[in-house]
Amino acid sequence: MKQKLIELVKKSLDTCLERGLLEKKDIPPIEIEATKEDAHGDYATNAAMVLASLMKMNPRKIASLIVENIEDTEGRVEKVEIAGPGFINFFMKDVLWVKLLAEVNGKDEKYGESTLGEGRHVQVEFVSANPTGPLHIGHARGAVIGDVIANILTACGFSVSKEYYINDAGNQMNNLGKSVSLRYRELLGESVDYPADCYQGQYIIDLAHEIVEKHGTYYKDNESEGTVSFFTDYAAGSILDGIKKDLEDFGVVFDCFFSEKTLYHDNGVEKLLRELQEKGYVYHDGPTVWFKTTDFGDEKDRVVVRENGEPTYFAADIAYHKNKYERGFDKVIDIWGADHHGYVPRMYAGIQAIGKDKDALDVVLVQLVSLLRDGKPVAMSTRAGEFVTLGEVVAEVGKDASRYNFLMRRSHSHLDFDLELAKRQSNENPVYYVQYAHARISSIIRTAIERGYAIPAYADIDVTLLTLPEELALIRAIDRFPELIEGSAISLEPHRITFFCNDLASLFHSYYNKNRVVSDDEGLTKARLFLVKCIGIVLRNALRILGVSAPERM
RNA sequence: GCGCCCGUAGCUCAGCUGGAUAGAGUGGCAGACUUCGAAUCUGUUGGUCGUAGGUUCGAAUCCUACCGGGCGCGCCA
Repeated sequence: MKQKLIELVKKSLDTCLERGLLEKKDIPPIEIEATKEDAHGDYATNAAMVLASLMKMNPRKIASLIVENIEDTEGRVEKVEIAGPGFINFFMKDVLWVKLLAEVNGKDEKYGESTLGEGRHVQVEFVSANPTGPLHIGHARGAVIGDVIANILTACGFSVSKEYYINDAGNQMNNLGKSVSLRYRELLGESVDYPADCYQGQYIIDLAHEIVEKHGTYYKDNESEGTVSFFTDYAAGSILDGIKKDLEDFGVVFDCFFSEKTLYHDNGVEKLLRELQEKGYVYHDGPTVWFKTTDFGDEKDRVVVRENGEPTYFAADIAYHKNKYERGFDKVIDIWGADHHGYVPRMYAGIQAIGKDKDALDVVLVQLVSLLRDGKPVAMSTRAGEFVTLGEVVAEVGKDASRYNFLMRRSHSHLDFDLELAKRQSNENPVYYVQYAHARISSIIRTAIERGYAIPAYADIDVTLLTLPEELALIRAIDRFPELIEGSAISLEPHRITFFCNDLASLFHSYYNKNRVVSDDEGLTKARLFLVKCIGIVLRNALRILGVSAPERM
């Protein structure tokens, strides 16, 4: 609908230019937006006002020129008005709106998809927590946001790969192995002075138990250089399995788990360092190697090889990103906790040094979550072993409700997650409001079938029967869905979809309370059934993108 | 000290990349089930958009300076 109007206005402008009514200049792209108020018609454009300063003419004068030269050959527009400082308001013929439903119904589960991405390859990397402990609530938000961004991009025609980067090569891993081995010895009766900097959680002891059960005292009796690495590998593998399971229960499934270790095995880090050297982006200070990230706008240079000769995490991360691009991704999106924001400029420096454009990377920062229980903050520290795991949250609050909750705010705003509140108020949770709308639609359709109505096809309905303002408002909302998804994709903002769902559900509930869908009036019933079915399609598609179920009954 | 994010109704938050009279939810108050599901709906209450300037036809949105809150500033990851 919007596109057609843009064409009309564009054509009118061309006509004005040809006839010399307007001076030839670079015309900026025409923008048309859906209006907020009925009095302003269905759509409005500010084109005249934008051109006014360019042409040095009165905006209302330009507006009237545009209006006079519109050739609405297909008869779509009911009325055009010039309003306020120079807005052009378009009133579309009502029937046109109803006709849009044919498209919704025809595309069904594909309604809302677009070709914006043109098949470009995008990778979304998220969660990427060290396998040193179970995922907690803080990871959950990043997990949902990453997952939904991937879904949105997929719906927009991008070829998307979801990836989890396993940081399994650092000191933390050695520490993990050490922690488990000490607990193991403790369980076998040895008196152990357990250090404060080791992992404190109960899960470490559980892992030690497992090892005792499987291997007895073997690793105590046969201690060697490989012993700690056995504990490390065992623990990391087991914890990672747990992470995968928690994510799966949360509806988050990755296409790829990428191990940091493989970067070293393939000499990726070494190759990267050589590349930076060859390109002249590094300098040496004794054994330390510095990368001149200031060349790319960072506030200070960063170390890539430490004094002890080992590459830093940063060096590995650049190598990792290089690897991503070598795998053929046109664009890479990193979802990070907001506490890593200081890291953003150096990552941009990194990808530019390996010859990538800044556009090839987007970093989405997700604010950390404060977990509350009864309004009181729950102290969370992986190291101290005090945390509520993602698995516990999902078990307690439910997948749909917790996902939806994380998606209700912009990712860069703070979020309080109160467990007791989430449980106690579960009936008032917005997710149920939306799901209820969907269940209600299913119920209406069931009722209609019971009373002998068939699910109508577009050809069966009389489009002139849907004339109520509420019905047109619903159709308008439905019509905006594809633009909404595209907007979410461009801005990488999943929360827009939850707001859309709430708005659409609200329009529907209100309509439902005021009007009867299934009645004795056969024509009207068919028309309304068709409308309601289309609303259901859109709700279902929106919820699917959010990874939230659309129940037929509740 | 420097950098990033946030500041909008009593509370929690939107505001579609600069548009017309700033919106939801929640809370308070008053109503609606003999009829497709009341996990719903209707009405009402509620604002110096942190403050002060600037940019222009037009600013919650962009620029500058302050105020207040969070985070970061390691050869940790």
